[in-house]
Amino acid sequence: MPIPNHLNERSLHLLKVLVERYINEGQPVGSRCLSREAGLNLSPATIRNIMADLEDLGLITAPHTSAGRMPTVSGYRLFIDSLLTVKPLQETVIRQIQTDLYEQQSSGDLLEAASRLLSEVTHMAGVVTLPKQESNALDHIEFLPLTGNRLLVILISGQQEIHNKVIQTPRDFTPSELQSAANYLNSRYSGKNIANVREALAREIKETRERLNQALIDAATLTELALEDQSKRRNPLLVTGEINLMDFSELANMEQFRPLFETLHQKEEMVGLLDRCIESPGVQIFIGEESGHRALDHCSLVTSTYAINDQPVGVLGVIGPTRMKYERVIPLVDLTAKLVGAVLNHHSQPPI
Amino acid sequence: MPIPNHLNERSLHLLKVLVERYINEGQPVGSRCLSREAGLNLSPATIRNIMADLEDLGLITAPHTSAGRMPTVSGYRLFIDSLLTVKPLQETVIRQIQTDLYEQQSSGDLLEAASRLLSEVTHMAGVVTLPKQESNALDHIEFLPLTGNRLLVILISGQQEIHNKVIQTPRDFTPSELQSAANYLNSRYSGKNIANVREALAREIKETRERLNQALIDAATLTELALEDQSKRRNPLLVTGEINLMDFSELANMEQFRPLFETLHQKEEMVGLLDRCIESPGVQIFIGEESGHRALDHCSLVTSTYAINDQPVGVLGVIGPTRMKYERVIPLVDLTAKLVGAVLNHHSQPPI
DNA sequence: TTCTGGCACTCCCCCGCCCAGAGTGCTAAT
DNA sequence: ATTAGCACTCTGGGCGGGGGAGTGCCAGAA
Repeated sequence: MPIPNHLNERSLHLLKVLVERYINEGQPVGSRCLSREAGLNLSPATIRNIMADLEDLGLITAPHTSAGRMPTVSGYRLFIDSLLTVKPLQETVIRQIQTDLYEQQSSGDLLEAASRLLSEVTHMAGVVTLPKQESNALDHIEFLPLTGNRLLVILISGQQEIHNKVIQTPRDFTPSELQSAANYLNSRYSGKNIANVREALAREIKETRERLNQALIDAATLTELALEDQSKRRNPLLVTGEINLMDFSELANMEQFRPLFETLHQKEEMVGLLDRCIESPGVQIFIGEESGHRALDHCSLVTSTYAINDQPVGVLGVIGPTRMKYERVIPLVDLTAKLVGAVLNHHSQPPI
Repeated sequence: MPIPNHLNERSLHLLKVLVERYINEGQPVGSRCLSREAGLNLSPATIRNIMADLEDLGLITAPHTSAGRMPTVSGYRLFIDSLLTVKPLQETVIRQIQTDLYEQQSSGDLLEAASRLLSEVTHMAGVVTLPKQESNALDHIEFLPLTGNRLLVILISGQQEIHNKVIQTPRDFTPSELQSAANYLNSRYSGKNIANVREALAREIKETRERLNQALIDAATLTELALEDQSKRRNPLLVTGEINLMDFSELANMEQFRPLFETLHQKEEMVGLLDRCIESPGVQIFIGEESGHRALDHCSLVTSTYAINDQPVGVLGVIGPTRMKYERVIPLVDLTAKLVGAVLNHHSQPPI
């Protein structure tokens, strides 16, 4: 959003002070107060004129005649895009996050810790989408026969992540068949991501159909069964600290809070929203209605993507009231995303 | 709680009607109303006399002079223990629960489904403690070497449950050593529960120290590492539908709800509470302050234990406002616990 | 003795009222 | 362009009164 050119330096400064003040106090800001705080030596009357202009531009609004003004969504947008002075994080906070994240063993723990940290540091709600399964590198696969044509598949993927799945096989496989299928997969495809493996197997099986390589066929059959619904996850989203949102007066009533809580737990909806962020790197912000979900009307969402090998694989962020301290939240989300990425890349040295 | 003998049939009947009415309407019940509803052809004045007696006995109380009466905890207790007429569950509900539970694949899914069902059917919160790990039968164990003296341990336990754990071993084990250790364990201990296995191994290793059986020693070392903290679980408790509790007027304010929500998510506290139920079989009920947790003062907890091979291993139940429809909740919790047990036992045919 | 009608009383809740406080827009003067 | 002044508006808190619901008690009926 470009700065409207009929807005001079002074108006912008007043807008900035107003937004800051509103974020801190949560009360509509009046002309008197602004005249005192802005440090411009202007009388309340003058401020009133300027505020009327800002209101005409749709940047601020008054809840009723005799109240002060508060920012609209456009006002917040302008503030964030052009006026915000980001506060560097405290050294101690950085340390805390760093050590906490680095001591997590698995990528699951890591993302859980990230969500928890985000919510604890901000006293708002933390959200994290788990990495797309498809983009996970497959490091090792193992088959373990169970009774009745069932097979336990053990997948070890890049980030210390271990997945189990029980599959029903079309016929009985002998242990040695299973062994050679596993060997085949491990030797040829270790390190490739799951989508690639499936693709490559499909291609390969077509090409070599005549030369009937039994190990290959077995491997393909089993892998297809094992990986087929690995893409759709049980729980692709972590939400932490929802209850913190009850501390904010603008959300602290049942009519607001209940739908908000429910939306946060509508995994599909939230994942849909967050997935929109994965395309563009860096911190992204949805203010109030910008998210397009009624229940989030009075909330803002600050997100960033985290990446493995420079490939963004997930999104994490913070949900809180529109009236949040962006200058602190933005660098925090940014840092957390980068650290999560760093730890994931660090882990992704193959474990086997 | 025995029925005080100075309470005649009629007083008890009035208490029953009063509690039922209060549970349905949520409003203190007055003498007029009771005179109409009790079907006793008594005038309000008479009812008032009886109510005064019930109040003296501490069974009912009035929030203020000119309000009707509502049950105290003792009142609820007497009602539940002696007056309640349990409503049989609707056939369709039974079917629904049955099919839903039976189609779950793993015990994790099963318990999650149980918690979800409890909360959905009652519109309150469902709680389930997961079975004690120690009591799980160990069906199969497998070791998979990773890099750097690390080992992936795969435990398959009785209820289709598969656990992974990465352990750091004191020295490098060759694949054949791992294989023989696994074989040893599987052949000797399959089907025993985890506590037993650890115990037996410890004993055995003492007895045979001189005859230096390498496979045994390896197996013991590895098993000890693998099982040692298997007893303390990450997430021994499932809570579902907490948000439903916001629908009840007596809990629907922030000062009540927030601590309640937080207590429900204090895993240790809740597990402590629920574990008190595992000793005695069948449905147990904590009313209001009986639970001993301030945040649960206006809530009741209806629980039952579920068992594997007649051995109770976990607790499930419902948390809702004291003013809940016990006559429906009690049979529901009872049924769910029994079905969960049935499904678990059905599963516990060893999968390997 | 047990029950009932009547009566005075209490307490909550809702409604309307008023008033102080905060903030506004407009206008006239600097 | 800025400001002081003024009339105006709206909110929120405090106050008081009246209706409603329910109580306890008492005297009289069954």
